Amino acid sequence: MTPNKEDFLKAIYELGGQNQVVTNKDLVRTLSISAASVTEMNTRLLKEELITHLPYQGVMLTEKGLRIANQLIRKHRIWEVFLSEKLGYEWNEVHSDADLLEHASSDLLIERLNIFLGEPTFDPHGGVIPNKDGSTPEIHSTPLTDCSQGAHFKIKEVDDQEEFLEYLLYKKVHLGKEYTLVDIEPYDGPLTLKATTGEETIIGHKAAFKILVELTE
Amino acid sequence: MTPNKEDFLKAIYELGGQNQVVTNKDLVRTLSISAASVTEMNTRLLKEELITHLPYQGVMLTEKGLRIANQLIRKHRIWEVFLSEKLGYEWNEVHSDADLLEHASSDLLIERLNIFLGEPTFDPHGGVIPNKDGSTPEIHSTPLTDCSQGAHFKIKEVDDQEEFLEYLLYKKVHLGKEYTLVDIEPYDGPLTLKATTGEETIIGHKAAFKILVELTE
DNA sequence: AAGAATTTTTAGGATAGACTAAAAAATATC
DNA sequence: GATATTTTTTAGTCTATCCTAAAAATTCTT
Repeated sequence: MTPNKEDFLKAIYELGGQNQVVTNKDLVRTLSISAASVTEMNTRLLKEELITHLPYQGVMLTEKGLRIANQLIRKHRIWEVFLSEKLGYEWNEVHSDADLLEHASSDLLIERLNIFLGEPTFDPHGGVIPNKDGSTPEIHSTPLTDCSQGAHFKIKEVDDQEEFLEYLLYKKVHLGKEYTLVDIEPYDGPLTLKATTGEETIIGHKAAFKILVELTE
Repeated sequence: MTPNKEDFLKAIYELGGQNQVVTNKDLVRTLSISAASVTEMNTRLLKEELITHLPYQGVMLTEKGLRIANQLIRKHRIWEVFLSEKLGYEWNEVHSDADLLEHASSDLLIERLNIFLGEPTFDPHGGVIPNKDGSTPEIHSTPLTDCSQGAHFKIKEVDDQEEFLEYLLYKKVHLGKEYTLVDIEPYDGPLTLKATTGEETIIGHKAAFKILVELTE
């Protein structure tokens, strides 16, 4: 298992390859490599039975492939916790260093680091940390766009892309913060949130979709 | 700069390439690669002006090459401190994980980690941590084999090969411990040490050469 | 100092990973 | 349903890194 193959499996997972077929095109965009390279890598991973392939439709993870993807995500997120909690990284800074470290971490190291960090359940943007065996704990949060007007909710998880996290930092949206959904416009229109502290925030539909919440009382 | 090139420079440094010419043969043995691969890598590093090359004699580090080697050693040793102090690794366990991590560490990460660790000066086996700019602080310890009978000394640094560290663990030799050199036999014979606690330890000449000490009072 | 042994270099390949360009297949449009 | 567009695959290259085998250079032995 090379870093490249690991990243490829992770990308398939992040594009939903656990439940649905992921197209070459999506992988081209996500990994910024040529379509030919995607086909080539598919061939390799297919031979190792890490993915299944429906020609001209796309790929899905096998159980084996899913396990490896989840173990990599486990490493990534444990490092994110370390960078954030121990080294003082902002949540929008952790991603790139964690991406490097995840490929250079023995299982022993990760288990010791995990204990050092107090066996955290979530990473700095609320992503759940997969178990050691590659399984994932069940999570019960919903996209903010699924809430209806008047709902009370708490921020549980946000998409971990650097620019998006920067945007949230600017909007003062952070994990655990509670809001009321004052207004939600139809046709994928903007949402108006009111924090318990009183201040109101307006965000677009696309951004709201990247925010997972849990309804409160 | 790829991990391979970094490792190659580090190997040259560790074989003394700062002060003397290092032969291909030594590099073959140290890196466990073929002689042909050594020649090839020499050519690449030569082109980048990281080493100088005397045909059929060997290579030495240029100032640029030395800087890179030292920065890599800095990363390695800072990680060793982390593994040892924060994750509870024994001093013979730190090496291989640090070897992986050193190539996956951004400069920012190392500087933050360094501060988190309280800016340590030495790694777990007493090796001095090079400065950020690739220079090395002066150190004043001598091989145990250079001491004369009756000398009082303190253990300052030991070679960081896994089996050797295991051996020292078994012999109960650790950093900072103080001894008297009770006896040293000629013709590279064994040395007899007496700890301040009273127990006596006998070690061979080769092992003693890998132990650096500082004379006390 | 000549022959033997060792070390280094050269030559020729292999593999992983990436690319571009062109062909083939699938999908969308009129 | 024929044509146009898009996506995927194939074919041919490239680079970094490794290898083995053989040639060249150096060092050791007697």
